[in-house]
Amino acid sequence: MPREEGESPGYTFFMSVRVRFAPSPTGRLHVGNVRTALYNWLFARRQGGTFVLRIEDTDAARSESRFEEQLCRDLRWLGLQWDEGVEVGGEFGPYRQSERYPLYREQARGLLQQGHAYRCFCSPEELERVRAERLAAGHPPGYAGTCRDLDPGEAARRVKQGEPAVLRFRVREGAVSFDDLVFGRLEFDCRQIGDFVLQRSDGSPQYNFAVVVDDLGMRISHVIRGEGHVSNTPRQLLLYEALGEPPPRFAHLSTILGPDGAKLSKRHGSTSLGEFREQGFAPEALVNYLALLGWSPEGEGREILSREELCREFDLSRVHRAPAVFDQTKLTWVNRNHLRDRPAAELLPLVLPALQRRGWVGEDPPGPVSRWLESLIEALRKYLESGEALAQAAEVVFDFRPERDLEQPETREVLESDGAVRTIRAFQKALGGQDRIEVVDFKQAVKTAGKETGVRGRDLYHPIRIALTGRGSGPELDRVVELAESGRGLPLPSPPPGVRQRVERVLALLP
RNA sequence: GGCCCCAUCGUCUAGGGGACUAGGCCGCCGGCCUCUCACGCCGGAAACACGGGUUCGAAUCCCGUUGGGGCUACCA
Repeated sequence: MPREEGESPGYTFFMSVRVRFAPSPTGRLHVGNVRTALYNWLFARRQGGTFVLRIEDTDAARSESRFEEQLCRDLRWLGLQWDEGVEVGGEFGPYRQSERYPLYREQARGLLQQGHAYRCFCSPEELERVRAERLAAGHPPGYAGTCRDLDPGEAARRVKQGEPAVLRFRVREGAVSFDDLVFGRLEFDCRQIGDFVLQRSDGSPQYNFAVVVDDLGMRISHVIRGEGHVSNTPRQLLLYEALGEPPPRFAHLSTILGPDGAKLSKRHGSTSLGEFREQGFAPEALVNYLALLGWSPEGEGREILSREELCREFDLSRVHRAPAVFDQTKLTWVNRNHLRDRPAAELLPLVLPALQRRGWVGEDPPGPVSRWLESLIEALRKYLESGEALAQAAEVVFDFRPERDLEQPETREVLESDGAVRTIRAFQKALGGQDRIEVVDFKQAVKTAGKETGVRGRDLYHPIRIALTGRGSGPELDRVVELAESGRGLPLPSPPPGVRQRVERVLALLP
């Protein structure tokens, strides 16, 4: 959806592009926030700008440092390294709001002195009562202005005496407008706004105030954030105005929805970045899919894009305004495309955790085991939608339990068909007595069994497949043989049985 | 309640008044391949929310309706 106002107005030629991602450390990184971070990062890379990571932890009750650490780890895992901010430093720090209180206090003092702000002594209960009244009368529920015209000297005296007070911003009359880089021109009537809080009674800064002081202090040129903030923008614009500073450009991003059209939340399944990492999704795939959720490159049929292509082409003017529905099925498809041509050795870290969770592989597998696992991945490649999906497909190798599988109706049906058991016996006999069964030996044995029983094609392979895996479907039998034989002597928690062992165990259960 | 935003196949989207018989990806359905499930390849069904304008001509511009979302805090 291209628009006239691009993101490169004249002044960017002499003013450098600086963007920021400013999460609150109150939980795991959510895909909606990840996309915001990604768009900021892509915009910075495309424009040759700086990507800043700032932590908004003014809500002391909900903020935890472990969430901050996790957040940084998640961002790095995704490959969204920040140029400036927490953990890496920079010349406009500190980058944690809890460490910037002196800065907020200084600006608050200035605003108070110039009359842009005033003390308010209203109690929360009083405020709540007035709000309910105004709402009932059909008025905007904003602050009624009770303390607006208190004498400043009198107010200062009450504060000195220890009376709790907040600092409120005196909203002017008229309207505020701005050109949003994705939504276009937006205008707000100041009567809708109401005098908002700058500083709480405990002295901590309120969100809108802290953001403006920080964005100014960090020389942010473009604020790219969630749509929920468009209604905060006029408040912030008013603050820039009072502070006598030019505001940055704004770009708001629509919300990400779940399949039912409601805002994406836990009940829709996986929503945190960590969950996708644990399921064995590649960071490149997440980046690719999330970039496409609300944005599209120029040209048709371009779905699989590398990080480099995205950096080269990302463009705020093509960002969609409507909310987008998160579709894990498509993410899976994108993931498969990114994994498809990757060497098995690179895939191992993605698959290994899922294998370990199932208890099939121990911690720190030794070299021979790793090499075998690589051949496993190679053999099961077609099932590689994610590390988790591949591990599930590996059941045919690790989870051989004929006692259980032979009870399945579909398996029984095959085994009860004419000549099935006879075919398996003939196959067992044809395997011969050598220690290790190679694929050629296996092929020969199938052939011999076929000749002996007169069975061919499906009727020949199907019983043998069941004898080897306990299941009616799975990867090519050659592959299964290869894996079972090469894996049987390996130092695994419970090494997979070899071909002969499998056939024996199945036959033992058969009449 | 008030204010703001949004609206193309089930989903993500292309679309800038005539190139639209509305294109592409995912998913779905069918076929091919094949010892099986899958992978892959080929084909198919599937949308401009509705009503009014403006115009020679509207998916595209305007107004309204409906539907969805956001905000309306001493949260961020």
